[in-house]
Amino acid sequence: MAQKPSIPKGTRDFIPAEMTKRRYIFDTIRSVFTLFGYHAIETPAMETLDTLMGKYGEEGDRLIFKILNSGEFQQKISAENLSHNSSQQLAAKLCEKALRYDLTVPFARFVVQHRNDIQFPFKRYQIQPVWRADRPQKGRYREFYQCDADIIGSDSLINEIELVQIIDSVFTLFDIPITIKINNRKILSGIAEIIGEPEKIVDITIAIDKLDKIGLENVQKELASKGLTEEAINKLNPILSLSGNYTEKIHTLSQLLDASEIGKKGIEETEYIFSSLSHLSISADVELDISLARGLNYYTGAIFEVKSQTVAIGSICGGGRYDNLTGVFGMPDISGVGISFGADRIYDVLNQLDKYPQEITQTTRILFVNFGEQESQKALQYMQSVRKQNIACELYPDNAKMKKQMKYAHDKDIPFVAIIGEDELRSENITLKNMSTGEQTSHTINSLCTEIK
RNA sequence: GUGGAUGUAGCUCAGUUGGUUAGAGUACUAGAUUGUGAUUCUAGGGGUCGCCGGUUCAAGCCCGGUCUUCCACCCCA
Repeated sequence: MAQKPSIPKGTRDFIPAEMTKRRYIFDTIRSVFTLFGYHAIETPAMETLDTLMGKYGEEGDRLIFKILNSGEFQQKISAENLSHNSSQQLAAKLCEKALRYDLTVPFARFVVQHRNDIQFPFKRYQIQPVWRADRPQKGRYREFYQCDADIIGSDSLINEIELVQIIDSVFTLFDIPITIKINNRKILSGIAEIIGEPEKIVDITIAIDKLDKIGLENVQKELASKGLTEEAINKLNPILSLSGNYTEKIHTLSQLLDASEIGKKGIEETEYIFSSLSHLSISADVELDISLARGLNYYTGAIFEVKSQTVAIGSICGGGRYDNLTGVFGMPDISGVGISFGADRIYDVLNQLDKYPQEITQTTRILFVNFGEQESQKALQYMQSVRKQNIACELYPDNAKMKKQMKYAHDKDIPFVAIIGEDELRSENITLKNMSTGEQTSHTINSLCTEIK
Protein backbone atom coordinates (compact mmCIF):
# COMPACT_ATOMS: atom_id res chain seq x y z
CA MET A 1 0.00 0.00 0.00
CA ALA A 2 1.18 3.47 -0.80
CA GLN A 3 2.09 5.60 2.15
CA LYS A 4 -0.78 7.68 3.43
CA PRO A 5 -0.69 11.17 1.96
CA SER A 6 -0.21 14.07 4.35
CA ILE A 7 -0.13 17.84 4.47
CA PRO A 8 2.68 20.03 5.82
CA LYS A 9 3.01 20.61 9.53
CA GLY A 10 0.72 23.28 10.90
CA THR A 11 -1.66 23.30 7.92
CA ARG A 12 -5.23 21.99 7.76
CA ASP A 13 -7.88 20.70 5.41
CA PHE A 14 -11.48 21.80 5.93
CA ILE A 15 -14.42 19.52 5.25
CA PRO A 16 -17.73 21.07 4.10
CA ALA A 17 -19.17 21.18 7.62
CA GLU A 18 -16.11 23.12 8.78
CA MET A 19 -16.17 25.41 5.78
CA THR A 20 -19.75 26.34 6.54
CA LYS A 21 -18.70 27.53 9.98
CA ARG A 22 -15.62 29.29 8.71
CA ARG A 23 -17.53 31.09 6.02
CA TYR A 24 -19.98 32.28 8.64
CA ILE A 25 -17.05 33.80 10.56
CA PHE A 26 -15.60 35.51 7.50
CA ASP A 27 -19.00 36.76 6.36
CA THR A 28 -19.78 38.19 9.79
CA ILE A 29 -16.49 40.05 10.02
CA ARG A 30 -16.78 41.23 6.43
CA SER A 31 -20.30 42.56 7.04
CA VAL A 32 -19.11 44.63 10.01
CA PHE A 33 -16.15 46.02 8.08
CA THR A 34 -18.49 47.04 5.27
CA LEU A 35 -20.91 48.57 7.74
CA PHE A 36 -18.14 50.88 8.95
CA GLY A 37 -17.16 51.95 5.45
CA TYR A 38 -14.13 49.80 4.73
CA HIS A 39 -13.36 48.45 1.27
CA ALA A 40 -11.74 45.18 0.30
CA ILE A 41 -8.33 44.78 -1.29
CA GLU A 42 -6.18 41.73 -1.97
CA THR A 43 -2.45 41.38 -2.28
CA PRO A 44 -0.41 38.41 -3.56
CA ALA A 45 0.40 35.43 -1.36
CA MET A 46 4.07 36.15 -1.96
CA GLU A 47 5.99 39.37 -1.65
CA THR A 48 9.58 40.09 -2.52
CA LEU A 49 11.82 39.11 0.35
CA ASP A 50 13.02 42.73 0.64
CA THR A 51 9.50 43.91 1.37
CA LEU A 52 9.13 41.61 4.36
CA MET A 53 12.59 41.28 5.88
CA GLY A 54 13.44 43.53 8.79
CA LYS A 55 9.85 44.61 9.46
CA TYR A 56 9.04 42.14 12.22
CA GLY A 57 12.20 42.14 14.27
CA GLU A 58 14.77 39.39 14.50
CA GLU A 59 12.25 36.82 15.68
CA GLY A 60 9.85 37.66 12.87
CA ASP A 61 12.50 37.39 10.15
CA ARG A 62 13.23 33.86 11.27
CA LEU A 63 9.56 32.92 10.92
CA ILE A 64 9.16 34.11 7.33
CA PHE A 65 8.61 31.29 4.83
CA LYS A 66 11.01 31.85 1.96
CA ILE A 67 10.47 30.64 -1.57
CA LEU A 68 13.34 29.03 -3.43
CA ASN A 69 14.23 30.77 -6.70
CA SER A 70 13.42 28.96 -9.90
CA GLY A 71 15.94 28.24 -12.60
CA GLU A 72 19.64 27.58 -12.27
CA PHE A 73 19.95 29.49 -9.04
CA GLN A 74 22.77 27.35 -7.67
CA GLN A 75 25.20 28.52 -10.35
CA LYS A 76 25.04 32.05 -9.00
CA ILE A 77 26.23 30.92 -5.60
CA SER A 78 29.96 30.85 -5.29
CA ALA A 79 31.69 28.14 -3.31
CA GLU A 80 32.78 30.82 -0.90
CA ASN A 81 29.21 31.81 -0.20
CA LEU A 82 28.27 28.23 0.45
CA SER A 83 31.00 27.56 2.93
CA HIS A 84 31.36 30.86 4.74
CA ASN A 85 27.99 32.55 4.91
CA SER A 86 25.34 31.92 7.49
CA SER A 87 22.19 30.16 6.38
CA GLN A 88 20.46 33.51 6.78
CA GLN A 89 22.74 35.18 4.24
CA LEU A 90 22.65 32.18 1.94
CA ALA A 91 18.85 32.22 2.00
CA ALA A 92 18.90 35.82 0.82
CA LYS A 93 20.83 34.69 -2.24
CA LEU A 94 18.66 31.65 -2.94
CA CYS A 95 15.33 33.35 -2.37
CA GLU A 96 13.91 36.55 -3.73
CA LYS A 97 10.31 35.87 -2.70
CA ALA A 98 8.59 34.93 0.52
CA LEU A 99 5.08 34.14 1.69
CA ARG A 100 3.38 37.03 3.43
CA TYR A 101 3.79 37.01 7.21
CA ASP A 102 0.91 39.35 7.96
CA LEU A 103 -1.36 41.72 6.08
CA THR A 104 -0.15 45.01 7.51
CA VAL A 105 3.27 45.23 5.87
CA PRO A 106 1.98 44.20 2.43
CA PHE A 107 -0.72 46.82 2.92
CA ALA A 108 1.87 49.50 3.63
CA ARG A 109 3.67 48.46 0.44
CA PHE A 110 0.32 48.58 -1.38
CA VAL A 111 -0.42 52.11 -0.17
CA VAL A 112 2.97 53.41 -1.26
CA GLN A 113 2.72 51.73 -4.62
CA HIS A 114 -0.83 52.90 -5.34
CA ARG A 115 -0.71 56.27 -3.61
CA ASN A 116 -1.98 58.07 -6.69
CA ASP A 117 -4.93 55.74 -7.18
CA ILE A 118 -6.39 55.78 -3.70
CA GLN A 119 -8.36 58.30 -1.75
CA PHE A 120 -7.05 59.31 1.69
CA PRO A 121 -7.99 58.69 4.42
CA PHE A 122 -7.95 55.18 3.01
CA LYS A 123 -10.07 52.59 4.79
CA ARG A 124 -9.43 49.06 3.63
CA TYR A 125 -10.15 45.58 4.84
CA GLN A 126 -8.36 42.43 3.79
CA ILE A 127 -9.21 38.80 4.55
CA GLN A 128 -6.46 36.51 3.37
CA PRO A 129 -4.21 33.73 4.66
CA VAL A 130 -0.75 34.42 6.06
CA TRP A 131 2.12 31.99 6.72
CA ARG A 132 4.56 31.68 9.58
CA ALA A 133 7.31 29.10 10.05
CA ASP A 134 6.43 28.90 13.72
CA ARG A 135 6.25 25.73 15.75
CA PRO A 136 2.58 24.76 15.72
CA GLN A 137 0.54 24.42 18.91
CA LYS A 138 -3.05 24.73 19.83
CA GLY A 139 -4.34 27.95 18.31
CA ARG A 140 -1.09 28.39 16.46
CA TYR A 141 -0.87 27.37 12.83
CA ARG A 142 1.61 27.78 10.01
CA GLU A 143 -1.14 28.85 7.65
CA PHE A 144 -3.98 30.92 9.02
CA TYR A 145 -6.32 33.72 8.05
CA GLN A 146 -6.15 37.28 9.23
CA CYS A 147 -9.01 39.72 8.83
CA ASP A 148 -7.51 43.19 8.86
CA ALA A 149 -9.15 46.58 8.86
CA ASP A 150 -6.87 49.60 8.67
CA ILE A 151 -7.30 53.27 8.09
CA ILE A 152 -4.31 55.13 6.77
CA GLY A 153 -3.74 58.84 6.25
CA SER A 154 -5.56 60.13 9.30
CA ASP A 155 -4.21 61.08 12.72
CA SER A 156 -7.63 61.36 14.29
CA LEU A 157 -8.37 59.32 17.38
CA ILE A 158 -11.87 58.87 16.00
CA ASN A 159 -10.33 55.97 14.11
CA GLU A 160 -9.19 54.25 17.29
CA ILE A 161 -12.66 54.66 18.74
CA GLU A 162 -14.24 53.29 15.58
CA LEU A 163 -11.98 50.24 15.65
CA VAL A 164 -13.04 49.48 19.21
CA GLN A 165 -16.64 49.69 18.02
CA ILE A 166 -15.86 47.29 15.19
CA ILE A 167 -14.30 44.83 17.63
CA ASP A 168 -17.31 45.12 19.90
CA SER A 169 -19.77 44.67 17.01
CA VAL A 170 -18.02 41.59 15.68
CA PHE A 171 -17.83 39.77 18.99
CA THR A 172 -21.38 40.78 19.90
CA LEU A 173 -22.54 39.10 16.69
CA PHE A 174 -20.51 36.01 17.59
CA ASP A 175 -21.82 36.16 21.14
CA ILE A 176 -18.30 35.73 22.52
CA PRO A 177 -17.71 37.58 25.81
CA ILE A 178 -14.45 39.48 25.48
CA THR A 179 -12.13 41.90 27.19
CA ILE A 180 -10.58 44.62 25.06
CA LYS A 181 -7.24 45.64 26.47
CA ILE A 182 -5.92 49.03 25.51
CA ASN A 183 -2.49 50.49 26.06
CA ASN A 184 -0.43 53.20 24.44
CA ARG A 185 3.09 52.93 23.22
CA LYS A 186 3.70 56.54 24.27
CA ILE A 187 2.87 55.64 27.88
CA LEU A 188 5.44 52.85 27.70
CA SER A 189 7.99 55.25 26.24
CA GLY A 190 7.16 57.71 29.00
CA ILE A 191 7.77 55.07 31.64
CA ALA A 192 11.13 54.18 30.13
CA GLU A 193 12.01 57.87 30.01
CA ILE A 194 11.04 58.54 33.61
CA ILE A 195 13.20 55.78 34.99
CA GLY A 196 16.07 56.98 32.83
CA GLU A 197 16.33 53.98 30.56
CA PRO A 198 14.67 54.99 27.27
CA GLU A 199 16.75 52.43 25.37
CA LYS A 200 15.41 49.58 27.43
CA ILE A 201 11.75 50.09 26.62
CA VAL A 202 11.35 46.66 25.04
CA ASP A 203 12.95 44.81 27.93
CA ILE A 204 10.89 46.79 30.40
CA THR A 205 7.57 46.13 28.73
CA ILE A 206 8.32 42.43 28.25
CA ALA A 207 9.16 42.19 31.94
CA ILE A 208 5.98 44.04 32.94
CA ASP A 209 4.04 41.68 30.71
CA LYS A 210 5.31 38.71 32.72
CA LEU A 211 4.11 40.12 36.03
CA ASP A 212 1.07 37.85 36.17
CA LYS A 213 3.06 34.76 35.33
CA ILE A 214 6.26 35.00 37.35
CA GLY A 215 5.53 37.53 40.09
CA LEU A 216 7.02 40.85 41.12
CA GLU A 217 10.27 39.47 42.51
CA ASN A 218 11.16 37.55 39.35
CA VAL A 219 10.28 40.51 37.18
CA GLN A 220 12.71 42.61 39.16
CA LYS A 221 15.38 39.93 38.79
CA GLU A 222 14.81 39.82 35.06
CA LEU A 223 15.09 43.60 34.82
CA ALA A 224 18.35 43.51 36.76
CA SER A 225 19.71 40.86 34.39
CA LYS A 226 18.87 43.14 31.47
CA GLY A 227 21.18 45.77 32.96
CA LEU A 228 18.75 48.04 34.76
CA THR A 229 20.10 49.73 37.85
CA GLU A 230 18.54 49.16 41.24
CA GLU A 231 17.47 52.79 41.27
CA ALA A 232 15.66 52.40 37.97
CA ILE A 233 13.92 49.24 39.16
CA ASN A 234 12.77 51.00 42.30
CA LYS A 235 11.34 53.83 40.24
CA LEU A 236 9.45 51.24 38.25
CA ASN A 237 7.84 49.71 41.33
CA PRO A 238 4.73 51.95 41.49
CA ILE A 239 4.03 51.03 37.86
CA LEU A 240 4.52 47.31 38.47
CA SER A 241 2.08 47.43 41.32
CA LEU A 242 -0.40 49.57 39.41
CA SER A 243 -3.90 48.36 40.11
CA GLY A 244 -7.49 49.42 40.55
CA ASN A 245 -10.04 50.56 38.03
CA TYR A 246 -9.41 52.75 35.01
CA THR A 247 -9.78 56.04 36.91
CA GLU A 248 -7.32 54.99 39.59
CA LYS A 249 -4.81 53.70 37.09
CA ILE A 250 -4.89 56.79 34.91
CA HIS A 251 -4.62 59.02 37.97
CA THR A 252 -1.52 57.21 39.23
CA LEU A 253 0.01 57.22 35.78
CA SER A 254 -0.48 60.93 35.19
CA GLN A 255 1.31 61.69 38.44
CA LEU A 256 4.18 59.36 37.63
CA LEU A 257 4.59 60.54 34.06
CA ASP A 258 4.21 64.25 34.75
CA ALA A 259 7.82 64.92 33.78
CA SER A 260 7.62 63.08 30.47
CA GLU A 261 6.25 64.91 27.45
CA ILE A 262 5.65 61.74 25.48
CA GLY A 263 4.15 60.01 28.51
CA LYS A 264 1.70 62.86 29.01
CA LYS A 265 0.74 62.69 25.35
CA GLY A 266 0.03 58.99 25.69
CA ILE A 267 -2.17 59.59 28.70
CA GLU A 268 -4.01 62.36 26.92
CA GLU A 269 -4.76 60.08 23.96
CA THR A 270 -5.86 57.25 26.21
CA GLU A 271 -8.15 59.52 28.21
CA TYR A 272 -9.72 60.81 25.02
CA ILE A 273 -10.42 57.28 23.79
CA PHE A 274 -11.84 56.06 27.11
CA SER A 275 -13.93 59.15 27.63
CA SER A 276 -15.42 58.92 24.16
CA LEU A 277 -16.12 55.20 24.57
CA SER A 278 -17.92 55.87 27.83
CA HIS A 279 -20.58 57.80 25.90
CA LEU A 280 -21.08 54.92 23.48
CA SER A 281 -22.82 51.64 24.00
CA ILE A 282 -20.09 48.99 24.22
CA SER A 283 -20.86 45.46 25.42
CA ALA A 284 -17.26 44.30 25.84
CA ASP A 285 -15.17 44.99 28.92
CA VAL A 286 -12.65 47.65 28.03
CA GLU A 287 -9.64 48.05 30.27
CA LEU A 288 -6.37 49.93 30.39
CA ASP A 289 -3.55 47.41 30.61
CA ILE A 290 -0.07 48.87 30.68
CA SER A 291 1.45 45.41 30.47
CA LEU A 292 0.17 45.09 26.92
CA ALA A 293 3.29 45.18 24.80
CA ARG A 294 2.43 43.59 21.50
CA GLY A 295 3.86 44.56 18.16
CA LEU A 296 6.44 46.91 19.59
CA ASN A 297 8.32 46.81 16.34
CA TYR A 298 6.05 49.24 14.60
CA TYR A 299 3.31 50.51 16.88
CA THR A 300 3.66 54.10 18.02
CA GLY A 301 0.37 55.02 19.71
CA ALA A 302 -2.65 53.09 20.91
CA ILE A 303 -2.32 49.29 21.17
CA PHE A 304 -5.27 46.90 21.27
CA GLU A 305 -5.63 43.29 22.20
CA VAL A 306 -8.75 41.17 22.58
CA LYS A 307 -9.07 38.10 24.77
CA SER A 308 -11.93 35.70 25.18
CA GLN A 309 -13.23 35.73 28.74
CA THR A 310 -14.19 32.08 28.65
CA VAL A 311 -11.72 30.28 26.37
CA ALA A 312 -7.97 30.36 26.93
CA ILE A 313 -6.37 30.61 23.51
CA GLY A 314 -4.18 33.72 23.36
CA SER A 315 -5.36 36.89 21.73
CA ILE A 316 -8.09 36.62 19.11
CA CYS A 317 -7.71 40.15 17.79
CA GLY A 318 -5.01 42.76 18.01
CA GLY A 319 -3.88 46.02 16.53
CA GLY A 320 -2.69 49.53 17.04
CA ARG A 321 -1.47 52.85 15.68
CA TYR A 322 1.65 53.00 13.54
CA ASP A 323 2.89 56.41 12.56
CA ASN A 324 5.49 55.58 10.00
CA LEU A 325 4.99 52.15 8.53
CA THR A 326 5.05 53.45 4.98
CA GLY A 327 8.24 55.33 5.74
CA VAL A 328 10.42 52.29 5.09
CA PHE A 329 8.90 52.14 1.59
CA GLY A 330 9.69 55.78 0.91
CA MET A 331 6.49 57.54 1.93
CA PRO A 332 7.07 59.24 5.29
CA ASP A 333 4.69 60.91 7.72
CA ILE A 334 1.63 58.86 6.94
CA SER A 335 -0.13 57.62 10.04
CA GLY A 336 -2.27 54.53 10.14
CA VAL A 337 -4.18 52.50 12.66
CA GLY A 338 -5.59 49.02 12.26
CA ILE A 339 -6.80 45.81 13.79
CA SER A 340 -6.52 42.18 12.84
CA PHE A 341 -9.00 39.45 13.71
CA GLY A 342 -7.56 35.94 14.05
CA ALA A 343 -10.27 34.01 12.23
CA ASP A 344 -8.76 30.63 13.02
CA ARG A 345 -8.69 31.28 16.74
CA ILE A 346 -12.20 32.70 16.65
CA TYR A 347 -13.14 29.46 14.90
CA ASP A 348 -11.57 27.46 17.73
CA VAL A 349 -13.36 29.57 20.34
CA LEU A 350 -16.73 29.24 18.61
CA ASN A 351 -16.24 25.48 18.30
CA GLN A 352 -15.53 25.23 21.98
CA LEU A 353 -18.53 27.37 22.93
CA ASP A 354 -20.66 25.79 20.17
CA LYS A 355 -22.26 29.11 19.38
CA TYR A 356 -23.05 28.84 15.71
CA PRO A 357 -26.49 29.97 14.58
CA GLN A 358 -28.53 26.94 13.59
CA GLU A 359 -29.39 28.30 10.13
CA ILE A 360 -25.84 28.18 8.85
CA THR A 361 -25.71 24.38 8.59
CA GLN A 362 -28.78 24.36 6.36
CA THR A 363 -27.86 24.74 2.74
CA THR A 364 -30.48 22.83 0.78
CA ARG A 365 -34.04 23.71 1.79
CA ILE A 366 -35.80 20.79 0.16
CA LEU A 367 -34.72 17.41 -1.20
CA PHE A 368 -36.66 15.70 -3.98
CA VAL A 369 -36.73 11.96 -3.60
CA ASN A 370 -35.77 9.96 -6.67
CA PHE A 371 -38.24 7.17 -7.49
CA GLY A 372 -37.11 6.42 -11.02
CA GLU A 373 -36.95 7.84 -14.50
CA GLN A 374 -40.46 9.29 -14.93
CA GLU A 375 -40.68 10.57 -11.41
CA SER A 376 -37.28 12.30 -11.45
CA GLN A 377 -38.05 13.97 -14.79
CA LYS A 378 -41.16 15.43 -13.18
CA ALA A 379 -39.11 16.49 -10.17
CA LEU A 380 -36.64 18.32 -12.41
CA GLN A 381 -39.53 20.32 -13.84
CA TYR A 382 -40.90 21.19 -10.41
CA MET A 383 -37.46 22.17 -9.18
CA GLN A 384 -37.16 24.87 -11.83
CA SER A 385 -40.17 26.59 -10.28
CA VAL A 386 -38.79 26.12 -6.78
CA ARG A 387 -35.45 27.67 -7.72
CA LYS A 388 -37.24 30.57 -9.36
CA GLN A 389 -38.61 31.32 -5.90
CA ASN A 390 -34.97 31.41 -4.77
CA ILE A 391 -35.38 28.27 -2.68
CA ALA A 392 -32.38 25.93 -2.68
CA CYS A 393 -33.36 22.42 -3.71
CA GLU A 394 -31.78 19.25 -5.00
CA LEU A 395 -32.81 15.93 -6.45
CA TYR A 396 -31.21 12.75 -5.15
CA PRO A 397 -29.32 11.65 -8.28
CA ASP A 398 -29.81 7.90 -7.93
CA ASN A 399 -32.90 5.76 -7.61
CA ALA A 400 -31.75 4.55 -4.22
CA LYS A 401 -33.82 3.08 -1.44
CA MET A 402 -36.07 5.65 0.14
CA LYS A 403 -34.54 4.93 3.50
CA LYS A 404 -31.18 5.94 2.13
CA GLN A 405 -32.52 9.13 0.58
CA MET A 406 -34.27 10.09 3.80
CA LYS A 407 -31.09 9.54 5.73
CA TYR A 408 -29.25 11.72 3.25
CA ALA A 409 -31.73 14.54 3.91
CA HIS A 410 -31.45 14.01 7.63
CA ASP A 411 -27.65 13.96 7.67
CA LYS A 412 -27.44 17.08 5.53
CA ASP A 413 -29.87 18.87 7.80
CA ILE A 414 -32.35 19.44 4.96
CA PRO A 415 -35.64 20.54 6.58
CA PHE A 416 -38.07 19.37 3.87
CA VAL A 417 -38.40 16.38 1.57
CA ALA A 418 -40.61 16.26 -1.51
CA ILE A 419 -41.93 12.86 -2.49
CA ILE A 420 -43.06 12.25 -6.06
CA GLY A 421 -43.84 8.61 -6.68
CA GLU A 422 -46.40 6.72 -8.74
CA ASP A 423 -49.36 8.02 -6.73
CA GLU A 424 -48.23 11.63 -6.91
CA LEU A 425 -47.58 11.40 -10.64
CA ARG A 426 -51.14 10.23 -11.14
CA SER A 427 -52.71 12.89 -8.92
CA GLU A 428 -50.35 15.68 -10.04
CA ASN A 429 -49.56 16.34 -6.38
CA ILE A 430 -46.42 16.47 -4.32
CA THR A 431 -46.16 14.92 -0.89
CA LEU A 432 -44.20 17.22 1.38
CA LYS A 433 -42.54 15.87 4.48
CA ASN A 434 -41.42 18.18 7.26
CA MET A 435 -38.30 16.53 8.64
CA SER A 436 -38.46 18.08 12.08
CA THR A 437 -42.11 17.18 12.82
CA GLY A 438 -42.39 14.14 10.54
CA GLU A 439 -45.69 15.52 9.22
CA GLN A 440 -46.67 14.80 5.62
CA THR A 441 -49.02 16.96 3.57
CA SER A 442 -50.15 17.01 -0.04
CA HIS A 443 -49.39 20.06 -2.17
CA THR A 444 -49.40 21.61 -5.58
CA ILE A 445 -46.08 23.09 -6.65
CA ASN A 446 -47.29 26.58 -5.74
CA SER A 447 -48.58 25.74 -2.30
CA LEU A 448 -45.38 23.79 -1.67
CA CYS A 449 -43.26 26.86 -2.35
CA THR A 450 -45.38 28.98 -0.04
CA GLU A 451 -45.23 26.33 2.66
CA ILE A 452 -41.44 26.01 2.79
CA LYS A 453 -40.42 29.57 2.09
C1' G B 1 15.02 28.09 18.45
C1' U B 2 14.85 25.39 23.95
C1' G B 3 12.53 21.66 27.17
C1' G B 4 8.64 17.71 27.90
C1' A B 5 4.79 14.31 26.34
C1' U B 6 2.00 11.68 22.40
C1' G B 7 0.83 8.17 18.20
C1' U B 8 -3.43 1.15 18.14
C1' A B 9 -10.13 0.82 13.09
C1' G B 10 -12.91 7.04 9.93
C1' C B 11 -13.45 9.04 15.43
C1' U B 12 -12.79 8.21 21.10
C1' C B 13 -9.90 4.77 23.46
C1' A B 14 -8.66 -0.60 26.00
C1' G B 15 -4.62 -4.05 25.24
C1' U B 16 -1.47 -7.37 32.04
C1' U B 17 5.66 -9.48 33.46
C1' G B 18 7.18 -9.44 25.60
C1' G B 19 3.75 -15.25 24.07
C1' U B 20 -1.78 -18.21 19.49
C1' U B 21 -5.91 -15.22 14.84
C1' A B 22 -5.02 -7.20 18.29
C1' G B 23 -10.36 -5.63 21.05
C1' A B 24 -14.66 -2.19 22.72
C1' G B 25 -17.81 1.98 21.94
C1' U B 26 -19.13 5.02 18.02
C1' A B 27 -19.37 5.82 12.79
C1' C B 28 -20.05 3.11 8.10
C1' U B 29 -22.67 -0.90 4.86
C1' A B 30 -26.64 -4.41 4.54
C1' G B 31 -31.02 -6.79 6.54
C1' A B 32 -35.42 -6.91 9.99
C1' U B 33 -39.04 -2.58 7.23
C1' U B 34 -39.93 -3.62 -1.56
C1' G B 35 -42.86 4.40 -0.06
C1' U B 36 -39.98 7.09 4.94
C1' G B 37 -34.73 9.87 8.40
C1' A B 38 -32.57 10.74 15.27
C1' U B 39 -35.00 4.48 18.48
C1' U B 40 -34.32 -1.00 18.62
C1' C B 41 -32.40 -5.83 16.98
C1' U B 42 -29.11 -8.85 13.66
C1' A B 43 -25.04 -9.44 10.43
C1' G B 44 -20.83 -7.49 7.78
C1' G B 45 -16.60 -4.65 5.99
C1' G B 46 -12.63 -1.91 7.88
C1' G B 47 -5.65 -2.36 11.15
C1' U B 48 1.80 -2.91 7.76
C1' C B 49 -0.37 -1.12 16.03
C1' G B 50 2.89 6.56 12.75
C1' C B 51 7.44 5.28 9.83
C1' C B 52 12.61 3.07 9.52
C1' G B 53 16.02 0.12 11.89
C1' G B 54 17.77 -2.87 16.26
C1' U B 55 17.36 -6.63 20.54
C1' U B 56 14.72 -11.55 20.92
C1' C B 57 12.85 -18.26 19.49
C1' A B 58 8.91 -14.43 19.71
C1' A B 59 7.70 -7.10 19.69
C1' G B 60 1.52 -3.18 19.74
C1' C B 61 4.65 -3.70 24.38
C1' C B 62 11.95 -3.23 25.06
C1' C B 63 16.08 0.06 22.56
C1' G B 64 17.76 3.89 18.76
C1' G B 65 16.39 7.21 15.01
C1' U B 66 12.66 9.88 12.38
C1' C B 67 7.90 12.16 11.45
C1' U B 68 3.16 13.84 13.52
C1' U B 69 0.16 15.96 17.08
C1' C B 70 0.00 18.25 21.83
C1' C B 71 2.03 21.16 26.23
C1' A B 72 5.43 24.83 28.43
C1' C B 73 9.13 28.70 27.12
C1' C B 74 9.88 32.33 23.25
C1' C B 75 6.76 34.91 20.26
C1' C B 76 2.11 35.72 18.40
C1' A B 77 -3.47 35.74 15.51
